[in-house]
Amino acid sequence: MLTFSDNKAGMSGLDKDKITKIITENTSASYSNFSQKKQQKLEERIKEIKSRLESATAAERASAQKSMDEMMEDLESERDLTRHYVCVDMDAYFAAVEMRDDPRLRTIPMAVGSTSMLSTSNYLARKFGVRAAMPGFIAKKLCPELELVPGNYKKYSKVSREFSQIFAEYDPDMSMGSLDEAYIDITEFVEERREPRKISRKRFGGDCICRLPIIKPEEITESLEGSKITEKCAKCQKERIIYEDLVEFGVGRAEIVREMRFRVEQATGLTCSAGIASTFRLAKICSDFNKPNGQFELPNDRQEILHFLKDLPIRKVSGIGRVSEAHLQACGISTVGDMLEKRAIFPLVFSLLSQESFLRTALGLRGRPSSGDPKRKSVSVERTFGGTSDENLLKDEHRQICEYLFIDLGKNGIRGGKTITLKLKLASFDVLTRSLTPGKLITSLEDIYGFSMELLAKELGQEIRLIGVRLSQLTFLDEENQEVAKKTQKSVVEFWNEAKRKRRELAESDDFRILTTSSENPTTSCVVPTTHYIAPMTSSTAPFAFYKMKSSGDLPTSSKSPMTFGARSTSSRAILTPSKASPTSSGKISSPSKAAKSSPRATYRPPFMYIKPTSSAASMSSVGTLTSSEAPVTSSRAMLMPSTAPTKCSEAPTSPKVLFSVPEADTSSEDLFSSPPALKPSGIIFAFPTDPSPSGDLFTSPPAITSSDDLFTSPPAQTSSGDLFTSSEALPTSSNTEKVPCPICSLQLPNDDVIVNRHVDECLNKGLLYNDVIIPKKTSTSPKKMLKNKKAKKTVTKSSIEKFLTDFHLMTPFPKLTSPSTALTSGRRRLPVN
DNA sequence: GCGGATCAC
DNA sequence: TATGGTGATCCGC
Ligand SMILES: Nc1ccn([C@H]2C[C@H](O)[C@@H](COP(=O)(O)OP(=O)(O)OP(=O)(O)O)O2)c(=O)n1
Ligand SMILES: [Mg+2]
Ligand SMILES: [Mg+2]
Repeated sequence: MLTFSDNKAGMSGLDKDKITKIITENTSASYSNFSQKKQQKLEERIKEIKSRLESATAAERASAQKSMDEMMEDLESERDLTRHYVCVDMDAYFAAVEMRDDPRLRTIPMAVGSTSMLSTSNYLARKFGVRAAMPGFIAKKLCPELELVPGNYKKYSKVSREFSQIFAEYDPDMSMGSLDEAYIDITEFVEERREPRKISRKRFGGDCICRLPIIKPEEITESLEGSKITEKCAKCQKERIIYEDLVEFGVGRAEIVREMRFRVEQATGLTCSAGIASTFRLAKICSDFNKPNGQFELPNDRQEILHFLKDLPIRKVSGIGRVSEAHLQACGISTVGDMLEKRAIFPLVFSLLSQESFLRTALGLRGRPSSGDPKRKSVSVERTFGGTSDENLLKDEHRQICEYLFIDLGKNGIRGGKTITLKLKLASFDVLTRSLTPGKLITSLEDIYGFSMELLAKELGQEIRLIGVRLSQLTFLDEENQEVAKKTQKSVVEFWNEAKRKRRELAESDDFRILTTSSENPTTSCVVPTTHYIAPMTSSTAPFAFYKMKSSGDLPTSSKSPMTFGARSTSSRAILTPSKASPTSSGKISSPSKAAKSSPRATYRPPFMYIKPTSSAASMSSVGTLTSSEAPVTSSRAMLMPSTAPTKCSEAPTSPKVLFSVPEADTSSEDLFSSPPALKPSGIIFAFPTDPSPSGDLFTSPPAITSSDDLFTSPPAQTSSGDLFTSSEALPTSSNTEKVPCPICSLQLPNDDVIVNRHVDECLNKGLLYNDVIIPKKTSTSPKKMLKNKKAKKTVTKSSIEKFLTDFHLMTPFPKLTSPSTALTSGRRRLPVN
């Protein structure tokens, strides 16, 4: 079983059997099944290995022996005993930080984590068998007094930065293997250090026990007593005595490492352990040898090294885990010494790389030279939740994960990745990954969500307990754009979530309701004050959508609210519209196109704006598009933007607002996501007539409702109210006409592609529409698609459209926030090669 | 390129 | 009640 292995420091002679028993007794059926399944596979593999060993012919064995001996000779020739490598590893790191900051925890068994999962435990708790990666509730059974402390990763990162700076003084190329582990090449420093060095030491006494290290009574000498300083602790209000003296550190690598460790403790109050050897790999092993708060030096001598390795259990070697250990055990190998002795077995059983890797460990040599780039290769976000097969719950989780990933991209200066991978963990704990490499860089939240949703959609129906999304084959941002992205990507996502929250709040209020298109597919919905209604966009209603804007000061960008995103003038200049459409009392309107001719151009402001992709990161951030900064025009994608709609709907609109929907787009191109779907204006929000009717404002009175094109109706749940409005009354059911409105002048046209397209072209030529705004130039066919979108080619974009609708028309309920569980967030580099 | 596995921390 | 998250690498297709 996977339950208990005793690789780590801190074991007493405690009953291993008893621990194992308690663990198995408390393990759930599903997890137990999973463990057994895995164990079974392992045993099968072991059988295979054993049978392979038996079946090997003499010739095979001889060949294997020869091959390994040759390899050994090659490797031996590269042995370098001239360098001094150090691995420093903090003791019970997360736990130690918590114990430092809360003295109460110093004397009791404790662990960092939750009842679900532990990050680590202190040494007192380890005596009970409580350790990292163990569920907290099982740990509690092993040790009922165990105190659980939630993790604080920012704090651990901060402390980590503090002590890593010390190491950097000894080796500017030092690297951190994790928050608590440093790899330091002190060769040069050792050579340069010719004289001993004295360093000040502070230790603490008195009633205050906040500061570490605390001096022991027997350590207080007369001279220390003479120079002590007392002060009042700001935290516990008790008296603190500071004893200060000097400590001398000599020359040589062991002394230098003692000095580093000393300085770490002085700076942080935390202890660490270190290993010193001729390679990083050996130093790493050595760092565990005198843990906690100790160090071990392995001389740079071949014989000493081989002797050290002879009886070393293979599991102590970094890189040999539970499974490799079992495989090697199947070959009769338990110690590194065995590895060397039985090396002739390797070619019979293991891959070439494994053979070399094993031989290198057996000889105490450095790891294989690393292959180039130290850059990050992937970025991912994953989260475990209560296992479910509920589509909506899963989609919510998925969307949040994508948002986090998008934010992380920005934070880490990453533009995007070529490959996206979806990871699922089923309720059975089985893990699946599904990946996709479209022809283009995945950069925007929409693409992250859209592509991973495609992968997810195929797996729905299973009971899932974890979703993860990863981008790999990364492309990084320029220096300057990193700064922009760092700040903006997060706030953009937050904006959208705030907008969704607000929308939901409004929708729950009695003063608002959700109206949804009934004839469009997919549907579009909008929160509307109950004092207003939505009329379909038809030739008779369209003119109401267009009202004159006095100046650019009216643009939403002028809003003081930081949560209001608006269109900037140049990128969002909306389409030209007639400014003087005026309904008659009967609801009849003068012709829009005539009005346009007789009046200066005006703009209208729809509740959702369609923003043209821009090339500059700065301008993008100012309009808040949901795309990664530095995206060039060619790969960026236009976005639906809210203007004031989500946040300002609380004020009854004084002018009609246009409701847009997104038609299915032509997907013939493989570049599905670079051409934005055209927007189709499909409705207008009007106020019900008030009493008395305002005379000045044309737009507060509704037009006659004559059209029967797209219908907006309240969802069933909301129609029962005693409103004067019921959607069925106001907007009678559709009877399909054979006409379609021109999207520009709203003239009713025969439903015929040729006629419609010609008319639209004419309209465009009249300059009624700035086609660089609502229709990006690259997609010059868009206006036609706005009318004719029935023959959409297929699926992929359809799902992306649905996603647009849920995300941007804000139909999804605001999801519950689930706090990420205990984890170490910083990535770990490969152990340095030397 | 993909999917499963292993490993570290 | 309850078994993590992030990143890397390797193997065998
Ligand atoms: N499965 C794991 C292992 C470790 N960690 C975190 C918590 C540890 O405190 C930190 C460092 O890991 P170590 O392996 O160095 O373990 P500790 O420092 O806790 O103990 P030790 O004294 O054995 O080094 O990483 C984790 O989150 N999950
Ligand atoms: Mg440690
Ligand atoms: Mg460590």
